[in-house]
Amino acid sequence: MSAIREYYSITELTREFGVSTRTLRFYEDEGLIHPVRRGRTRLFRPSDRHLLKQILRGKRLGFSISEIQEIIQMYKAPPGELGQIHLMMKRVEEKRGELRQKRRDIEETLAELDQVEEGCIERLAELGVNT
Amino acid sequence: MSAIREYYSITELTREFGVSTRTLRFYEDEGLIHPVRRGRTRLFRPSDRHLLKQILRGKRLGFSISEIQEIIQMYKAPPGELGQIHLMMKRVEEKRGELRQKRRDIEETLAELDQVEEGCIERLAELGVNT
DNA sequence: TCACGAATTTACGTAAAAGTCAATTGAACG
DNA sequence: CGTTCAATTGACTTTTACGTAAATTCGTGA
Repeated sequence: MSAIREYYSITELTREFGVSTRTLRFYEDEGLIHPVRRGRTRLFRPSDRHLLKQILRGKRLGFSISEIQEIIQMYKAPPGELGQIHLMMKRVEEKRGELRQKRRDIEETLAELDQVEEGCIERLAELGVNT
Repeated sequence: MSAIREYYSITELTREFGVSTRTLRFYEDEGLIHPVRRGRTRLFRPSDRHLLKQILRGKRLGFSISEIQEIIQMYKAPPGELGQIHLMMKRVEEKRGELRQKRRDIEETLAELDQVEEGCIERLAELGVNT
C-alpha cells in the first residue's frame, strides 16, 4: 500500500489523468491551481491533485473554465460577511439547478439510447439471429 | 389549446429556445438539422424542432457538435447489416458509459455543494443569525 | 409603387481551450 | 565533464462554435 505522496511531478499527474502538461500550466495561468515550486519546477501537492480531479469533473459536465473557477471558489472557506454568505447560498442554489437539469438531460438521453438498443435487438431478430 | 404546428419560422425557434439564427443555420451547415424550404426561406417542422431540443440537450451535457451528430445518427433507423448493428450496439454502450460517468460527477458535485451550504449555515449561526 | 420587416448568403472576426514548436535550464548519471 | 532527460517559458497556431456586418431578396401592406 502506498502512503499519500507529499508531491507529484507534472508528468505523474498528466499520466494519471490523461491530460497534457500544457493543460496543467494553462490551469495554473488561469488561477485554478497553485502548485508550489522547487526552483522553477512545479510540485503538485495532494490538494492540487484533488483540485485537478474537481476541475476535470467540471470539464466532463461541460462547464467552462470560468464556471469551474466559480465552483472551486465556493469550496474554499465560506465568506465572513453576512451579505456574502447569502450571495453564496444563492449561487449554490443556482448551480444545483443547473446540475439537476443536466441530470434530467442524462436520464432522457439514457432512455432514448435504450430505445435505440431495442430497435437493434428487433432488427437482429428479424435477421434471424438467435432463433 | 394550440394544435401541433405544421411549420415554425426560424425566429420562432430562436425565441422559444433562446438561440440565434446564426446558430440554427450553423447546425444546418453541420448537417444536424434539415429544415425544408419555401423559396429560400427555411421552414422548420415539428421533427426539426424536436431534433433541436435534442441538440440543445447534448450541448448542456457538454457534448461537441460532432458527438451530438453521432448520437443523433443513432436515433435514426437502425442499420440493416449485421456488423453495423453490432457496431451500433457497441456505440450505444459506450455512450451509456459516458452518461453514467457524468451522472456520478453530478452526484459528487451536488454533495459538495451541500457541504458548502452547510458551511454557510454554520457561519450564519456563528454570526448570531436566527438565535 | 415604395417602403418595411423578416429572411437570406457571404465573409470575416473572435473567445475559449488547449496544441505545437523552439529555445533554455537544471539535475543527475556514468 | 559531457550528455541526456524532464521541465520550463514564450510565442504562435489550431479547433470549435458561433458573433457580426454587409449586401441582397422576398412578401406585404399603405
